[in-house]
Amino acid sequence: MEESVQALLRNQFQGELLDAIQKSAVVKEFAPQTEILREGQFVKAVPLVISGLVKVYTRFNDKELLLYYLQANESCIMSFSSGIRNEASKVFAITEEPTKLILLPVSSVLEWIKQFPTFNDLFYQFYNQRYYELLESIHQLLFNKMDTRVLEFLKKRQELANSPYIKLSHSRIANELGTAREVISRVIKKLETEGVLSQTAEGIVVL
Amino acid sequence: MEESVQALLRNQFQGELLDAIQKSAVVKEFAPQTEILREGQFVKAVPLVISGLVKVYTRFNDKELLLYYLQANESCIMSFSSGIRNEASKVFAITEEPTKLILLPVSSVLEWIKQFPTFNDLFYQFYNQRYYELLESIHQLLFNKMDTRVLEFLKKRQELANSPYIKLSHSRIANELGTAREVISRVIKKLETEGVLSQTAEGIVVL
DNA sequence: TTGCAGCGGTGACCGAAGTTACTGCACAGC
DNA sequence: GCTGTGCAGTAACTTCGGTCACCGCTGCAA
Repeated sequence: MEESVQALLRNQFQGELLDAIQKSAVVKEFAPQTEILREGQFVKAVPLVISGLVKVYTRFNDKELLLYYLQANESCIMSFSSGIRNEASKVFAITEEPTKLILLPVSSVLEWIKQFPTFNDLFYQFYNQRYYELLESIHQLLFNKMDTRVLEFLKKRQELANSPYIKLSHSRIANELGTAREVISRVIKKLETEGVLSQTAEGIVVL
Repeated sequence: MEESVQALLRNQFQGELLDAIQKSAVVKEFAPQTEILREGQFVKAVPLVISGLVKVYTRFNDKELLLYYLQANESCIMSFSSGIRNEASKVFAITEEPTKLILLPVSSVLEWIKQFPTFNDLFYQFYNQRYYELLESIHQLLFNKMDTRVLEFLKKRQELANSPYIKLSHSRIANELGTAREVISRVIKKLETEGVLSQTAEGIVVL
C-alpha cells in the first residue's frame, strides 16, 4: 500500500482498527465515468474513497435519482447496508473523476462495527450526513424555485470539483435536478443577465 | 412494567439485552397532541414506541417539515443521533394518538450498541427505513403530480390509522404535503368525481 | 340570537416550469 | 467540401399549482 494511502488512513483510524484495515483492505483505482457498482450486484466490499469523486444513483420506477457524491474519506451507506444484509445493491455508482478507493471486505466490516465503536460511529455519521442531504433536497424542492436550485447546485459543484469552472452541459445539469434541458438554458441565461454567473468556453463560473 | 409491554419487548429482544432493557427502561404514556420532544432540547432518552402514533418534525428556514411517523416497535433516529452525540435536538415530536412508549436512557443505549449487535443493527435498520422514506418523498415531489401525491398520502394514513376513515381537515393535509388548502380541496374534489375516494361525515374514505 | 371561528367549495387569475419545435453553431470524421 | 452529432438559445404554448377573494355551512359561546 502506498504511503499516500497509508497517511490518509492514519489520519482517520488508530490502533488495532488501523492495523486491521491496512491488513485486509485493497486499494483500487478507476478512470472517470467507470461504473464501479451495478444495480442488483451483490456487494462483497464497502468502499472508502481516498481521492476523486463518485456519484451514487438509485432507480425509482425507471427514473434515475442521484443520491450523493462520495468524496475523500467518505463511504457509501447504501453499499454498507446492502453488504451487511447480503442483499442485492439497489444503487449504482459511477466515478466522476479519476478515483482511488480502498475496498473493505463485508465480513471484516461486520466484525469491525462490533469490535470498534469508533468504526461503528463512523457509519452512523455517514447515515446522518446522507439523511441531512436528502432533507436539504426536499426542502429545496418544496420551497425554492428553479433559479435558486440551479444556483445552489452549481455552487456545490464548484466546491466538489475544487475549481471555479463547472464543466457540465445543460442537459447533464437538467438531469441531476430532474428537469428539462430548456429550463436550465432559460434559468442560466436569466442568472447570467442578473450577473450572478457567467458562461465561458471553459465552463460556467459562479461569481 | 405491565404485562402487555413485557410481551412486546420479549417479541423484539432476547437474553441479556432484554433484561437490560427491562431494568432501565421507563414506560410513559401521552395524550394525543402532546409535544413530547421540543426543538433544542437535550435528549436524555431514546424512545421506543409501544403503541400509538407520533409525528416527528424538523424546521428548515422557518418551514416545518414532517420527517416521519413513529409507530409501534419503532424508534426515532433523530433522537438517537442527538442523544449519542449529546447535541440539542433538531426535531420536535408530537403525539397524534394516545401513545405509550418506553424511554431508553442515552447512556444505556450507548452501551447496548457496543455490546449487543442485534441492538446496533436495529438502529441501522431504522436509519435505512427513514432514508428510504425520504427517497420516496423526493421521488414523489420530482415526478408525481398533486393528485397522486394526495392519494398516496391518504392511503398511507389509512394504514397508519388502521381505519378506513381519514379524519383530517383539508388544511392539515395541505400542511403535511407542503401546499395550500385550496389545492387539496380542488384535488380531492377531482378524485371524488373520478370515484377513487369519497368524503363522508366520518372522514375521507379511499375506495 | 347574534356573531364569530373553523371548515370546505369555487371561480378567476397568474406565474413557474414542462413541452414542442425549430435555429444556429462547433467540431469530428469521412 | 459535406454531413452528422451534440450542445445551446429561444419562441410559443400548455398545464399545474399557488393565491386571492368570497360564499355558505356548522357549531359554539357570549
